[in-house]
Amino acid sequence: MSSISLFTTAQIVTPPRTTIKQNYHPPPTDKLAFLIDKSKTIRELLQIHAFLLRHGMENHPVLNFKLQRSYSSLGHLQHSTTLFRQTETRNVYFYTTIIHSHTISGLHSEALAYYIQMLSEYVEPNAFTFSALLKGCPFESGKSLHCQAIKLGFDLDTYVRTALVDIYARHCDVISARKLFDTMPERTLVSLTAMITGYAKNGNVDEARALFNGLDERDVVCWNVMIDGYTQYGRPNEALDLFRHMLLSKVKPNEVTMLSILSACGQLGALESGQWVHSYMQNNGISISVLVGTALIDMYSKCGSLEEARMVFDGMKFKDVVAWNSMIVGYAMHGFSQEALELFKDMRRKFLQPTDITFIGILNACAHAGLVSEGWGFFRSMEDEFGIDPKIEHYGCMVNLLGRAGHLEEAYELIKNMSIDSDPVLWGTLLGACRLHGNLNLGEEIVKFLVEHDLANSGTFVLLSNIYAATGNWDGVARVRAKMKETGLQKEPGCSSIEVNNKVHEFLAGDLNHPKSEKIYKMIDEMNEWLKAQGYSPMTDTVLHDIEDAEKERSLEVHSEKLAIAFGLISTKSGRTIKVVKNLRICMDCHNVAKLISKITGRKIVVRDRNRFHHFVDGLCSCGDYW
DNA sequence: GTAATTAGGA
Repeated sequence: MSSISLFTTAQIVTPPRTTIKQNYHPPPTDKLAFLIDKSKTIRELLQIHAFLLRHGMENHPVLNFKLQRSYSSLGHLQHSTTLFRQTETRNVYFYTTIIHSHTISGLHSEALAYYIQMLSEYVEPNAFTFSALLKGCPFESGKSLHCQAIKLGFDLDTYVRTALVDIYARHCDVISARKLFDTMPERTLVSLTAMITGYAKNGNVDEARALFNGLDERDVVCWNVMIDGYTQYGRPNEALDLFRHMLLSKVKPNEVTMLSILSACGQLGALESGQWVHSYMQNNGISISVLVGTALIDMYSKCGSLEEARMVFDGMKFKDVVAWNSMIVGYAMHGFSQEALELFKDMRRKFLQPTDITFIGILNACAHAGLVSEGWGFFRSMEDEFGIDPKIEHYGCMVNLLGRAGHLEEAYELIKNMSIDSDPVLWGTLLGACRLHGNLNLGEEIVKFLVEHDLANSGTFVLLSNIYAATGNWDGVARVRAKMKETGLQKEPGCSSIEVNNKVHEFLAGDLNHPKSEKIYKMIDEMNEWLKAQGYSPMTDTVLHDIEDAEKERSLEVHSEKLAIAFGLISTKSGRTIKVVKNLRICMDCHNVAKLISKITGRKIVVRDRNRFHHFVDGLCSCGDYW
């Protein structure tokens, strides 16, 4: 490399300082500046630095400045600050750079301290200084800096404005962000992207899309922001759709795009799309970094392919705790409890410190295998051994574990004695366990408690109604129905999806909107014939039905997962596995139906519900009917 | 003869 040879030549021809001859001329500063900018290692920088010292050039403003900048961009903030302290005349460039170096390391109070020092030394800040200060800074100091920027007249600068838009939007003040954005003297792609990000991060994905659609040029960042907006707000199908548009545009996706898209595929259980993305990366030079690897493991486990998840996991050179967590959670999700616990042991042997997510994984593993005492052991070790405070989710795992195993009172005591606030999900878990074990008394006691403390939601009533139904108390069912109608509470609609030929098809209960609806319902009829022949009678689902006419009743009776399975049967080759994703927990009836259908058709059926995976093979489910 | 703003894995 020419730059390196120039550098070494310079070093070789340089005699010791004492013997410098009068006709010796050091390399011109532009060449030295070039070398500093080209340096890729701290070693090279230190050598140049030494060279400057030997030649008495250490106070050269530009070279010194570049050195300081390169130190911090190579991750050696310490060297940067040392050099900064030794610099005699610190102008606005030096200050801006040292501030920027701290900002990008997340050291905002240090950055502010430098700003104050700068003012006390009467060095005047400029717009550059402000954009460096503002980037990602906390809301309170952001607002103060906004005031300062106005006073000093920098708030109209495009960079400063963009950073301000970003700060207000990121801290949920989209209105102010939009005002700042609308009054900008000049909009740029970056400021538009900041505004789109603001909408997307606050859940206003449609407003984000409207701005996005108005762009006449789009770079990879704004595509990524928009795609990730859909992914993060539960609209993964739209994320995939937009990704397809991106592929048609001239903009090449990068690693960030992959992270969003893999997450979307995982949410959808879209294995074919996920595999396609994986091979796309291999063919387009996007390497499997620890981030991408983790996203792949997550995607493959959520799409039901633990084998591929494990292959990615084993193929990763460097694995951090997040990567281990995703594999552990993956095993737990599929009910491979022993494998999850085994992996936890491996992780400990490598002296990796578990995190709260690790415990979500292993506590779920215990729950799926009914390992009550082991679960308690892990739960207690969180605080005692690892210093991790259990969060509501960990209590959720424990209540699920205890509840499923029939330790209802123990679970109830655990919730009542928690040091943190409970939430409806946690109580819902316990109510679900009460239904499972037909414990009406405790169920009623809990609901009473929840209503008194204004903690009840629609789920609470649905569960109570289910408990009544399970115990044959039809009056109770009717009362709850009336109560829900009166309070206007709605049940969250069940939705199932299935991927066929790279396209994800979604079904609601009783859905008639699918183009192949007619064939699907014919298939349902056929399925019912098969089931009858096997001596199966449907479990009367008594929850929340409108029984106005026979047709309507029938359509409501068809749960979304049955529609998805029927669609899978008619649109995939015989013998192929049918993979369905459901947003709620699978009900007992559908679980029974899936078992029988797997036996009758000889097909493997995989259902991912809100809680875990169910692999139905030849009339049996991997959950052992315990979920 | 120097500098700044937008995206990211469980």
